[in-house]
Amino acid sequence: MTNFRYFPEGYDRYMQSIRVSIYEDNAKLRDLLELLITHADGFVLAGSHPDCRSVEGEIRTDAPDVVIMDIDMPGRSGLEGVRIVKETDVNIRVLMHTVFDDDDKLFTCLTNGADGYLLKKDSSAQLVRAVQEVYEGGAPMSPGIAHRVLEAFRQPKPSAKKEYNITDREQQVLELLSRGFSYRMIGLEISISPETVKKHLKNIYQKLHVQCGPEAVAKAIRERII
Amino acid sequence: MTNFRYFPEGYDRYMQSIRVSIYEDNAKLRDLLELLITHADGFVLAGSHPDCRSVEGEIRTDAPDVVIMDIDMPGRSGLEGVRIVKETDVNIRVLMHTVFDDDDKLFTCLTNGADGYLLKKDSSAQLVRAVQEVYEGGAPMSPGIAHRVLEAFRQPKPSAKKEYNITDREQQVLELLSRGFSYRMIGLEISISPETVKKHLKNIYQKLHVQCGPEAVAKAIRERII
DNA sequence: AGGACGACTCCCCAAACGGGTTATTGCAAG
DNA sequence: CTTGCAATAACCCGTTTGGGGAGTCGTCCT
Repeated sequence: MTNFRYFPEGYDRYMQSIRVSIYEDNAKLRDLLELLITHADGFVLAGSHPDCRSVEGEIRTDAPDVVIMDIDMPGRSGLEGVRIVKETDVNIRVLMHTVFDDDDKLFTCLTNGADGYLLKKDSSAQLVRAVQEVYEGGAPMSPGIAHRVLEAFRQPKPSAKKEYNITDREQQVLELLSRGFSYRMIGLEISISPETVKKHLKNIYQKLHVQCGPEAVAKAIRERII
Repeated sequence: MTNFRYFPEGYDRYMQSIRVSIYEDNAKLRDLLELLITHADGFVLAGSHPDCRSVEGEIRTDAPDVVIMDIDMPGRSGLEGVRIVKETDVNIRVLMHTVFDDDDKLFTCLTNGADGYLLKKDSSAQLVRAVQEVYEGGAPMSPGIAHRVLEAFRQPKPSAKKEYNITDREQQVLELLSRGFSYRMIGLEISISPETVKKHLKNIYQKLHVQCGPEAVAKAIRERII
């Protein structure tokens, strides 16, 4: 974190300011954001646009370090916007700024490459701090958002296994199947008859409501059973 | 965020203070943390321990709202510690506080249920703020940590697909296989002969270096090809 | 004592699978 | 313009898979 206070007054004229572009369809809010950026120390407004329709070109001419991106915009949403910005130049940091806090939009943004996710209800001061932080390689998120991101990592493993009543032995067989073992090889591996392997798999298919090996493996992995 | 300044002096005597337990093997740092918590407004020290050996019982008697957890401790690491705390009571927030910033330890913590991850190089003020934030349902993380968490969501999809030279058609066939379609059904679905389906799968198995359907599906899902 | 259930084994049998081989079409890169 | 490759299709042939059913043994719970 650069501590501006340790520099003499006016020092920032000699250092690189952070170039910020804004994408926000609401004119009033966009004006407010522009004001915020132009008046904050160390920032300069690189561009300001009401939608993402021409984002590829705008990014090239604006040459921003950080983009503040709304989601709900006419023509092309910020979900696409962030993907396009990142395809144009991965070094540009994209900070989402939206009212949406549903998992669907959140994780779409993240997979598309967003570097931060702020809700509009957060304060202006927080937004300015977030722009600084995202520029410095951080990942600012509203508290509730960060919490949901971490929740995505939690293991729903034991519950899923219990949900389908998969036994330890069945899980073991399924795991070997997913590693390319045939019934016979699985039998040799865990010292049971291939017929028993088959029986276990029959039970697994019933419990998971699937038809065949590949489908069972897919479901087991997606539900984190194996 | 509760704004204490709006309450009359001494108001916090009437409100619930946040109970904090500390797990930290370094005696000097532990003392410092104790001091920090006892002197901060709105916090009360619920317990302070040099390791996680008896964490189950301690959690019950201390009854903390928030646990500050080091990772590198003798006997039982904080990685296990966080898991055990969460198994004892999911409502207790666990804030990791460590020097480690490697992906391995980080993501182990997160899957084990950690609610925040601060590096020891962060300031005391940040730590106090983080305890408050984690108590309020946030997920405080050091900037670099948050960034790496978000990076984990980025799609390595196209690269993995390119890595193995899987074509669009092959991906489509593989996806249907993972949904329980037989060769014949896949053929009907995408209007090609089951023999062609077989041919595609033969190529897929070669490209992915696998033997059979289940293994191919497992690899494809894990490598995010499908 | 009886019942439920997990783990285990075996049989029959039809369908599905997977390896090998060969061949045509069409498109794109060299 | 030819070489390469994806996509298509077909054949043979042995093996694997998966759906039936029928049965033993041991443990845990009622």
